Amino acid sequence: MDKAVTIAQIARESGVSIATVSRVINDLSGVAPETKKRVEAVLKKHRYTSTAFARGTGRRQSMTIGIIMPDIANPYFAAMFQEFEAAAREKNYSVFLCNTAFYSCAGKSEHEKDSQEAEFFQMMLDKHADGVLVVGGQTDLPQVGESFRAALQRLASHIPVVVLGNKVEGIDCTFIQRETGHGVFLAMNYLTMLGHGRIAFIGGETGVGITSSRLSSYLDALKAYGIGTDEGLIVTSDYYTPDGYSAMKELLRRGVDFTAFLAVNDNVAFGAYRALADAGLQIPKDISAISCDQFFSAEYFVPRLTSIDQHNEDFGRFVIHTLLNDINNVQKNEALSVTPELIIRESCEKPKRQRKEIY
Amino acid sequence: MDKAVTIAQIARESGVSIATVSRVINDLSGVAPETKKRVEAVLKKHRYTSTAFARGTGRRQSMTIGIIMPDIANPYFAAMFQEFEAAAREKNYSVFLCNTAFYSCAGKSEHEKDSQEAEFFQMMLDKHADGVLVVGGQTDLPQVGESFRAALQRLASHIPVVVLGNKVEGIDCTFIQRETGHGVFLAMNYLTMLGHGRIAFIGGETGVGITSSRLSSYLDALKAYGIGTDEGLIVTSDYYTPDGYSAMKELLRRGVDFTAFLAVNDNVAFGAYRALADAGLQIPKDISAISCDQFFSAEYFVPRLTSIDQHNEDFGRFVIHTLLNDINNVQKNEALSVTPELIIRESCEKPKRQRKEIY
DNA sequence: TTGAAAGCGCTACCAG
DNA sequence: CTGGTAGCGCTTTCAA
Repeated sequence: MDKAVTIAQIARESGVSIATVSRVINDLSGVAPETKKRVEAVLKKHRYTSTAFARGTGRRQSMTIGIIMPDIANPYFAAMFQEFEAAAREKNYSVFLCNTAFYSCAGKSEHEKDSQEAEFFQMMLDKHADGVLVVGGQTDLPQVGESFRAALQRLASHIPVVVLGNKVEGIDCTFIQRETGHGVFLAMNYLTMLGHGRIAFIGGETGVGITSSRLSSYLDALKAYGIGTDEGLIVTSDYYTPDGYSAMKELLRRGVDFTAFLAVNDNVAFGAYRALADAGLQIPKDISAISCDQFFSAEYFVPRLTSIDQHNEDFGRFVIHTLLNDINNVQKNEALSVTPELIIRESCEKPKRQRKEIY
Repeated sequence: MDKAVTIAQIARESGVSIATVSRVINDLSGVAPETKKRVEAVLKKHRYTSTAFARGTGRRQSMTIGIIMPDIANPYFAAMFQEFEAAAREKNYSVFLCNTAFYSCAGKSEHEKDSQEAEFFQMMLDKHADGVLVVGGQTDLPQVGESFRAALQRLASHIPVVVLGNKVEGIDCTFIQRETGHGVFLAMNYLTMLGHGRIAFIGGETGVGITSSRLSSYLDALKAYGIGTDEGLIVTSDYYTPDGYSAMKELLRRGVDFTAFLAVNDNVAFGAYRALADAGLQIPKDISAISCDQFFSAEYFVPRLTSIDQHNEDFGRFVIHTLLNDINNVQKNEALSVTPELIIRESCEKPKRQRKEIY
């Protein structure tokens, strides 16, 4: 293995001091154009790049951020991560990804979960990240564990932290809430316009951020349209295909009357399609379907799935910029406006039995 | 922001020298149990952890590896990455993920693509990764670009590199080939047993590692079963759902006669299902379907998709261990045996017209 | 405009 | 067993 070229070698070879080389590398003023040119030539010749390591020890910046995520194999997070990474790189930051596999914590004790995530926090400190982004996980829960809270506080007292999740009182991080539930209103509006009154809601985890806001929008919409609420129409579970499958199975088992359903996302809708097929029910003839978050190929479903495009294209960049601003102590408040859009495809039609008009 | 605790502070507070503290941190021998206990107490009190940074400058190890991947949003790669990260962490290594977004390079020039990936290589050097894992991308192509080749060589001359892709002659990396195409044989065997003779192959990119091996297995199987080959039955495109859709559309447009098809993976099969539905064709009544690589919920398809489980559960660990062994100069050759398995579900049945028996 | 030198936090070697 | 100290590669004063 060749040893990397050091600044000293460059200095020697170009007949200047280390300090001068450092100046031209960092493009600082105060170097004679003559000298600069000479050094640059040597730099190029050796394809020199400074070591993040040493640069860090000196300057106290690693140009690295850490991202802590529950499940990179979940398309929802994978898509987000891509944006994060791209946005970070644009600003010359690299990204450490930590996959907490939070979803697989079902069997674990409160304490294990806490220390799991806490361990990552420590790692971020250790790796000298300039800042960290915590996505979901515990912070998506209505209540975080005490040791988690402590760990987060500790992390935040060392480096800037942005969390995508519920605000935890008394902790010095920037909290960003993503979902407003506005899109769900669009969907509910559409469904009621078609005449549906018995609308189910499936998927998502009770108490978790996104689910809560979507669920409460669903409930609010029901109220707004003067339609009664029925607990029996709600089956939460989780965000994946098998969860959609089991949720729909459960709904069917309950025997509640419904003519349409909202799935928390495409994965869940996909599972629900399957369960409906098992039961010999047809979409949209028997049941109409809408997904609250399109993130995989809804338009390839059979029938094509009507869904809400949350239009989160710039969300990743927004989040990263927020973190970077925190890191560099700038106050530039960017605004992010996301307007969800209902993409109407083939999975909805008027119910066979119209809802009694009430309003 | 609190400043991190340094080894010096610990030393001062426990009344020993820096060197001694370093010893207990690294659990080296030659410290009086008495002293050790005292230092450990102080360490614990401050929740001290050494800075990867400084540790690296001293010891020349960052305990970090870089992983360069084409597309983390692709479930195939996402699943792989998870394994990589878990396996690495088990060995106390952290992972830098670089998403080259290689798939989006279609419009870019040869040169841009090369320098793109090369840039990541440089970054890995810069970040002082102890080793790097290059997954697919250019190395999956039959021929790598010249500047890419040079960059790879340069990287490999500095740190250990493992590449998951085609062997590039004359470069000092460890190359690992994943796919043997064996699973495709299983699928072809099953299909021919059912009586299919006109079997199409869709998806994948011509010339790319996985596709080539699957395609050649497909061709070999055809030969082995004494069935003629027909170029018209092969439509490559790419690995995603829209690609499966367009490939099947193209197949249908050609008007070639076929009773079954192999899709390079589930995504592609999903798109194909859609295209078939568009054409009013039913699976499996009219056409039988098999996916060569199950990675998303094949069992939730309608009808449930028969597919090959490549059983790559331990592949990630194998790869990481290989890299780590390279890094630490150990020769321990682990063996990896993966036996693909055909999971029969509902998407295949006997063709309406039986193939003429030939053998 | 330039160079010398003092760190940065830690490891590793050499004495005691 | 323990402490002193010389690096590691780079940044950043401070003088010249």
